[in-house]
Amino acid sequence: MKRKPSTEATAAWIRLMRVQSRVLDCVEQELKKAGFPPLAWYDALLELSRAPAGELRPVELERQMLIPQYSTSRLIDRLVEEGLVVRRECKMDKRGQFVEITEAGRELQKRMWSAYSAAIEKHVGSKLSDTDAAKLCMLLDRLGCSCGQAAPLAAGEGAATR
Amino acid sequence: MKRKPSTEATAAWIRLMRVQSRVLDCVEQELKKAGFPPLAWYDALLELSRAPAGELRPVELERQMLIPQYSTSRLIDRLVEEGLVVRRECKMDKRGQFVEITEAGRELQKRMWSAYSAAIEKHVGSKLSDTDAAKLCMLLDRLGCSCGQAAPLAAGEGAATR
DNA sequence: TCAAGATTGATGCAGGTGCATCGAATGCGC
DNA sequence: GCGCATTCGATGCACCTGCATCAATCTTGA
Repeated sequence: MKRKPSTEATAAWIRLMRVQSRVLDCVEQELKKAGFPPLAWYDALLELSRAPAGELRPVELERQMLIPQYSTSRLIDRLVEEGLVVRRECKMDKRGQFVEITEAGRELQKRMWSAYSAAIEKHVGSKLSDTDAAKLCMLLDRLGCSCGQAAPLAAGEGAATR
Repeated sequence: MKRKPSTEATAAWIRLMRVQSRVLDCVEQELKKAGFPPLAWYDALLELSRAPAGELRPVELERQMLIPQYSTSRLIDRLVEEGLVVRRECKMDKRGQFVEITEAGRELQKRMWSAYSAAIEKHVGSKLSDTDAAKLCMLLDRLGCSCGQAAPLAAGEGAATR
């Protein structure tokens, strides 16, 4: 008798949950031990540093990062507090604003990338051949295209996380 | 020139983070919409219902679920509050205690499983053939066996999450 | 047998997150 | 041009989490 979610599907679900939480924990711990802020900060700084003039509307950032609006708002608060970004008024739309990365922000993003990339290599790269990593990507991508479309995800350095 | 974390590894990392967070969100939302408590409650109830006498030491639960000690302690508080489990003293070790699932707890676990399994089917099963799901498992397992050994994970219904 | 150290579980505190809601500004339809 | 729905971003509140630490008990080794 065939079960509704097959044993294989259920097992895949379990692995997906457990493995990512474990790997994420490891990577975040390494960043923290190296004295860096949480990954979400990196993601935001990376998006900003890649944006045309180093600035984005909060609403753009929100879409890029797949986090809720209030979460974006408070993340920006913290980044401002640390001098990594500045809020600039938006003359086109007076409800809105621009968030612009500062030099300190760009610099932190670069410094974080060295720790971050080392952690990715340690916890992912070193465990999987490139072709297996590519296979994994394809399989995961097939799960991704539900509940909203997959984010753009330009190549190059990694933007990720919750 | 070869980069340290290869493009493939980085892409796999990004997918892993994004896809699981998206899929987890979807599944949790469906449980919530159906009026059920968070997944962590299910996991705890499942572990307890599978345990020999329907009871475990908090410290066992903690190891099964891969969550920190204080988190287990407070989760149990909430389950007790809802009458899903009871704390029983442990005569062998007076520091400790046993947590025993109640009938209400067993019943909730079963009711949650129908919603949960439907969600797994919808967000995982329906998107992947069984053989692809099995491949995904194998690839994920290769990432899992670092920073502490993989949890036992008996077959059957799913225990998972953060 | 007794002191030192390890283990079990709880908790105060600071901070993060989700939810609902708010005020301001915009745009759309008429 | 006017009003109403929508969008943008902030925030009060409740709750959850991580961290550090605590008290109680158990274990170990001299």
